[in-house]
Amino acid sequence: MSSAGSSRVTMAEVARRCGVSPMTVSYCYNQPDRVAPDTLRRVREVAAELGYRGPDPTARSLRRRHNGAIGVVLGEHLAYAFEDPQARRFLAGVAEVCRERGIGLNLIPTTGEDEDVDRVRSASVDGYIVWTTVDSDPVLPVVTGLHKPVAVHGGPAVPGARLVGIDNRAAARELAARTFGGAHRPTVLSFPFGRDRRSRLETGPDPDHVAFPVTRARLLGVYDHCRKAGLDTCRLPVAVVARNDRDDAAAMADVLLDACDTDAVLAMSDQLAFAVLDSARRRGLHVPNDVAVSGWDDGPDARREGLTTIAQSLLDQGRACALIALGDRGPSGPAAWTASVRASTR
Amino acid sequence: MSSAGSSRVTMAEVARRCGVSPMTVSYCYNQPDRVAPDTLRRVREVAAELGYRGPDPTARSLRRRHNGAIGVVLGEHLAYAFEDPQARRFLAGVAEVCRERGIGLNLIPTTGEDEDVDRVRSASVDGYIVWTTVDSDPVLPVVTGLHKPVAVHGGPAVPGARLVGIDNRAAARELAARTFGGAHRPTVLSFPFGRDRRSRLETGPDPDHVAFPVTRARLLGVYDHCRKAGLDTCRLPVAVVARNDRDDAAAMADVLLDACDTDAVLAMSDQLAFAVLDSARRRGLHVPNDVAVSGWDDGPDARREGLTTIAQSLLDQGRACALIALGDRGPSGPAAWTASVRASTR
DNA sequence: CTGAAAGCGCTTACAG
DNA sequence: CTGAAAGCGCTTACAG
Repeated sequence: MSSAGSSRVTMAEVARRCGVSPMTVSYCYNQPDRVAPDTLRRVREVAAELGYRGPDPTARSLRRRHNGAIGVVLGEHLAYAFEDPQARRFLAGVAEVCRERGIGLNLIPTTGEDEDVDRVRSASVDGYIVWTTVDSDPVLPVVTGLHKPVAVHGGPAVPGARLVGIDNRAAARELAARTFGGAHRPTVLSFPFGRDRRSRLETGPDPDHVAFPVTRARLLGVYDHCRKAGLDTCRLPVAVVARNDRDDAAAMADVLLDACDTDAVLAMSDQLAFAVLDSARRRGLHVPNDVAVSGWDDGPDARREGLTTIAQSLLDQGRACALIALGDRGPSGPAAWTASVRASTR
Repeated sequence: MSSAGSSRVTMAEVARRCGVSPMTVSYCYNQPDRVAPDTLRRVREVAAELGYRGPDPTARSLRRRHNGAIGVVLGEHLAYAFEDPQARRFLAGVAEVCRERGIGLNLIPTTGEDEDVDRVRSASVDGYIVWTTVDSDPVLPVVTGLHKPVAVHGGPAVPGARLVGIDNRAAARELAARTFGGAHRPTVLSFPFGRDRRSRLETGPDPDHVAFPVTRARLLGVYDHCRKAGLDTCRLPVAVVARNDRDDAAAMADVLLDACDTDAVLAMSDQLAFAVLDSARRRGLHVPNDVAVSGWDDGPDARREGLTTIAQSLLDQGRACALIALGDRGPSGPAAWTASVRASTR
């Protein structure tokens, strides 16, 4: 029965009304066993009467010196994080651990501007997870300088943070071998190179110009294969999309199929691969005979569409990051991956 | 240049080393204009030297009496929230507002157990958003008793919280009219009725037994139409899925098409409608001639598949909830919806 | 432009 | 089983 008025009742107030000391009230909430049953009952009664809802979480955090929450730093467009299947799966893994341990999950959007640093610093969290970002992200040195555990997913690898992710270069090497075998005009449909996110067509781009380490590693893996297979990487068409979205990528998929007349596309995600499949379908092209297509991540739709793709568990990687941010050691070594080979490649 | 050792430097420490008072240091961070340029410079130097990273966010929150964060209470399986297209879109809207206002977004998973209440109470947030839940959710009275602004999405409507959402009953009424017109054996593919999430087939279930108000309202809307059209609601087959997932719903879609021999399915989401389309395709059934199908939410895939569906902006509803949780008035009246009529219905 | 004082609401060894 | 004391790290009127 909470009395209406009292908009902010403190523990001290409850104590006074009960005729006990504040710490006895505190014990009622934190170690009820230590309190005499009668006292406990009285305190609870008075608390209910006064509308006291229990200890203030912020005061408690300050006193205890921990917040019971971890922060997830997400790049540029938080809305995309919810749309992107990989990011979702990853966050689901983080969320699982949070639920198991009863701790909070604080999403920290960043925009690439100066306020990012303040936003990140002013989050009341015990540890951080940084979602894959560019090498020079100013948030990185800030977050690693906070004396709190930090996990970075994907990359970059920085001192003071644990890196979680697969060996993208090795996986790309294998996927290129599966995708480009028997092809004459192989191409790549790539994630953005940097934060500018300009959609465009490049030819044999210099990996050093790629600011996202995950994207760079995948490109390097493709180049590794090309060199081994005697393909000239300088002539390799690489279409860059503005974001990882099936519909948005349609235009660049069309460019690869039309202007480049490609017969094998390695796409850096399942979504991008689907854009190519859509485009091929519109043109009446047969997959894989006219054009081989491969993707990345092996989401549920990949199986449905018979897509060759790199399988990895973003869920597990999310879990690993959460454990690290919580101060655990987490798993050692890179995450696992396999190639799921299906009918979309020769 | 941060010195390595010092694992926790306080403002008081910086002040001492600078030979100024703590509040001068505080002003350097909060109102730098009020501080003499020389003092400001010195304080910054010493702070950098000592590895002081600025005011502790928790202490600042306690002192300022606000946290700069809102909490989003999500039901049962947080992982599902990231997989569910509606929830994602909604969260994206919430996130947009958070980014614009520079405030944190705290995800609070609940499990339906007793600890939920503590978890919700102990989040350091200034306001709450509750994602659609059951009438009797124990979190509801707790969250509305905290003297902080609360927005509930979908339902239930409770005193002390603002409700955001569309008129589900009216929308369902119209959708039923579009879907069931010309059909002889109409059926419904429904969200779970309660937290038990048992998948099953019911016949003319009593809406009062549906614990989720959103689901109940949609069922009531369907019944409204049936009565007007002279259909016997007591015989209406309603297949209930365990969760809103295309693949998971396959079994119940099959049941409707096989055991019920239905020629019109109103599904409560696009995902469930796709499960019916998948099932119809496997059987070589023509849509809409053999079976009319409709969904709900009008996501990007709905247009691609030519699905008749209820269009609403979960993004805008997410934004509205965020504004309310931040203490704004938010929009008044129910949210907007329209019927997107396409080729999947007659 | 800077400081002394009070206090945000709570918890934790430590006595008794 | 309960209390006096100290303090978590900071900010805010208020003087000067």
